[in-house]
Amino acid sequence: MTSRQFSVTVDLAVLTVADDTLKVLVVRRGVPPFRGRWALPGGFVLAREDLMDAARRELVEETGVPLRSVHLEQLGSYGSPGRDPRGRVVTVAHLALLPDLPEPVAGSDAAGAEWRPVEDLLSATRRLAFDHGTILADAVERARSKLEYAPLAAAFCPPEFTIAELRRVYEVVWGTELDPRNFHRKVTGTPGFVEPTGESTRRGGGRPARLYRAGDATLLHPAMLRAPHPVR
Amino acid sequence: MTSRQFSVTVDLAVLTVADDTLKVLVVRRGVPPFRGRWALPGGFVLAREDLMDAARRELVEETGVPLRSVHLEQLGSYGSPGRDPRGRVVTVAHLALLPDLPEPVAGSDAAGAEWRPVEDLLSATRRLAFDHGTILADAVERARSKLEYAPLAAAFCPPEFTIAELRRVYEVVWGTELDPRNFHRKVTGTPGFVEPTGESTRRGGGRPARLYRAGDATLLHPAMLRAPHPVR
DNA sequence: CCAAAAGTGTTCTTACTACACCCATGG
DNA sequence: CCATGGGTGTAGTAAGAACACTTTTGG
Repeated sequence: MTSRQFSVTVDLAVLTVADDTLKVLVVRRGVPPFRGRWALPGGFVLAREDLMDAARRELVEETGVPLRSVHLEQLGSYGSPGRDPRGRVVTVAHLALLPDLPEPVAGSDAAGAEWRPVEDLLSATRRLAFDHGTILADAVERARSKLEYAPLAAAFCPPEFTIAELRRVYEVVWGTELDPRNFHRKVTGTPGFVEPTGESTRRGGGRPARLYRAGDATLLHPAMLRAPHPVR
Repeated sequence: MTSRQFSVTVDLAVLTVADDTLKVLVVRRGVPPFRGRWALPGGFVLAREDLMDAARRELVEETGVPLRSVHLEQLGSYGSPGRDPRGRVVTVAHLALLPDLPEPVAGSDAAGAEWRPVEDLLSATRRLAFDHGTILADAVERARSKLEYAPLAAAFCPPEFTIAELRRVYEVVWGTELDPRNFHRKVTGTPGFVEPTGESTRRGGGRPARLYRAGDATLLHPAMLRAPHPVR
């Protein structure tokens, strides 16, 4: 039987919300194929390495971010025979969600790494290398739908955050506007979503906002609603 | 760079509902490792074959079922270094949902293929080969949660089915009892879930039931509720 | 004072639960 | 007639949508 004929890589769709925009970490390819094109960061899985460990290693190499502040999950595998002209490569794509980092990709291995708006990269004109456009689209769709039923939005926020900051995450990722008052009630009323720290902040203009930490829930019940039913 | 060091396989968690039980297709291993143990059907991805094509090929080889009556989706990849004692094998697991087939695995390649209750195989005592217990558990969890928001239950039914047959699928997969009257209203009232054929049948005892086909929706809105809120 | 953002209260409406009730068949 | 399951009606309740209103800061 045919064995050991594949290369296996992990690719990362690393998303963050910065400047009220959903952004993804991309690297400029310095060598063919797709030289000069943007690509998702990634690399080969090592001989004795688990897939998730490989993804974690790549993530630290590319961003220098502490793993405890990151959400990382497997997205899916892409192994179309023609996806890499150099040979048969199956990639296990992962989705990572990060807070907006003050340090711009500190300790980064890849000199050319940049945060770019997802919107720009998903338009048909500015194509990503390989099938990374498909992977990115799948990653964004996964993030969008998972915000509905998992307390994932906090992964885009610093350790302590306000309800308004959390709401901005939803608005940016979903591309919708949400009623601040109903959102506030919904989030604070869903058990395990957020825990108040007792502190306040006045990062914004008006009345100081209370600060919250992520709660211990893994599933939101009831779920957040992305498409409000039209009320006739 | 280390390249071409991996074998890549597809494994299939093929689920069906038969005798009011959730069952999975398993094959008895005839050779070491795990000789004599049950395993999920699967095989190597061919040199020029897409992952989904490989899964489809294996599915037809194992079940002989026409692809148009099957739901097939990628579940996830499993590549722990020690998962196969013979070497480094990454498997891309897939989830398949089938109606209860009258012909018991006709045209099957694997002589030892059998439908076994999922419940039996997930208990700690009767272990599956490799990490197939984990894969099966993930597959069942995926099927359970996806029944909530996708019109997937129809994949377990013949092309035309009654609402009661559809309800049995939910009850068996979720392990719960559902109110037949509310279920009926919910299903027929969710746009795109089912389309009436105009025909009736009297497969059961009492009043003849109308027959339905699967609708064209891909997402159920509102979703089916797995855990009815406790009404205080 | 006003502006701005945080947070609460209230009303309307959707949609789920529970269960009474009727319908259409076989025996 | 009765038994069995199919299907409808309806009351009560949980929770979202819309939006008026109050609170707490800065200027």
